Amino acid sequence: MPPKVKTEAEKQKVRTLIIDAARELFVSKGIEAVTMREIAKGIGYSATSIYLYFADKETLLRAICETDLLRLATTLKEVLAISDTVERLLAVGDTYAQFALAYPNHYRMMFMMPRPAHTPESSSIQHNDYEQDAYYQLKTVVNDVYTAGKFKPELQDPDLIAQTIWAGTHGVCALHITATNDTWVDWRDIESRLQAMREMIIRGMLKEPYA
Amino acid sequence: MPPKVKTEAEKQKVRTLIIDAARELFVSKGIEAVTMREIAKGIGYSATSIYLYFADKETLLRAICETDLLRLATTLKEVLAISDTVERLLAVGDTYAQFALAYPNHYRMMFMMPRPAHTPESSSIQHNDYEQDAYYQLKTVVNDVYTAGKFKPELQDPDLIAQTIWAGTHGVCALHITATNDTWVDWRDIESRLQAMREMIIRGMLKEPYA
DNA sequence: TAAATGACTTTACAGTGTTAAGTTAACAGC
DNA sequence: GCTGTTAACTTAACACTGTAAAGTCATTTA
Repeated sequence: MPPKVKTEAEKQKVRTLIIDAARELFVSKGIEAVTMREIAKGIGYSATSIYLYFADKETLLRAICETDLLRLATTLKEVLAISDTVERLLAVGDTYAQFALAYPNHYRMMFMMPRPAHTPESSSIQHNDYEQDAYYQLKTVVNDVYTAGKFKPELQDPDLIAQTIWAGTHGVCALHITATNDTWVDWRDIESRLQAMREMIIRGMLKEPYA
Repeated sequence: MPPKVKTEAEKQKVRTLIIDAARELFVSKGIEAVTMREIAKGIGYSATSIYLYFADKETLLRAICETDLLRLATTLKEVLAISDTVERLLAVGDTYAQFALAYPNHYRMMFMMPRPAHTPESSSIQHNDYEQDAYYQLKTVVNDVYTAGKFKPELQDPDLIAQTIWAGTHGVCALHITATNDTWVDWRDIESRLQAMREMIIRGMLKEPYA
């Protein structure tokens, strides 16, 4: 019994209802538990109704990514209030890692699965927006440290520096998520590994007083 | 028409036939193209026959991983002949990265997808075997550098050092595989990023003459 | 009051991994 | 040399999946 004509706001409400149901599912039971039928069951709709709000499953998944990418950016924004540039940079890394470990399924979906090219027009997040774009935030902080002259003189490309710091932090988190329950390797605990990476970044990139 | 009674050797031959067909498929068309029916078509068997040789798809995929993990270890073994310890360590990283970029699908399956705990008994690769265990190879090289006293004095845990180097290299490769066709980030090219990571490792971990 | 439309459901399809039930050729024992 | 038995394989079938097409109404519009 469809009570008809939904306003744009009501539609948006259903959209987020679907997104939340999907997120809940795959946070608690992993990504393979996310089926259209299961999502629909969670909100009392039929599976095919979801297609009235999202083109396909991939689009829905990407919508979740975007929502949570925004959430990450919001969390990072608080950290950006720290006055000391170097501390600010390190705090960004810590917060990022904290996010990855707290929401491993999210993190996996956002940064460990190849998705068909997050192009600007397909996304609702503003590129190069300090409020919304997490990479731009990192890049800005790196730039602050750079203009403060705290990086080693050999390092002259802030983008490359940012990408290297990201890669290092991502590497620790990503390996943790995929391989840490593997008995093959005698893993040090995750805090130690994160700290070791942070120290390598400090010693490898910053000028002496910090090393 | 089954010409009957296969020797163990013949069975092994079919096993590798299946593995090779599966690998071929997902190297050329990506992992989602690997279906039991498609594999079977490639070798002229029916899909269900594969189950006579592998318990399920997951087991088959893992068998591919193992084969190629061994291949990686074999490649690394050549590098281990380099006499200078530090050069040897760096060469291990380079070779590892080269492998990741040459076979991104393999790499993804091996190191970027969470598999149910590669336990020793489920694996045919010898743990802590210099010939077969890639992590052990890295760890050994790190240990060589460590006992040669070339790491910074603050670094006292070879396992932690190895895991950090691995994480850094993995981070660059993994981000490259998942996010590099994303226009969001103004990516530096992959060689630059790998070199930047190598330099961060050198400056962040080794004693001064190298920094 | 009749037609059109928006929101939703039911049905259906092609594809997946996997199991159960055949099928058939080669062997073992008499 | 015939007759089970068995190993190797295939076909049929099941329970899923994502998704397209068609159907069902209550509400709006004319």
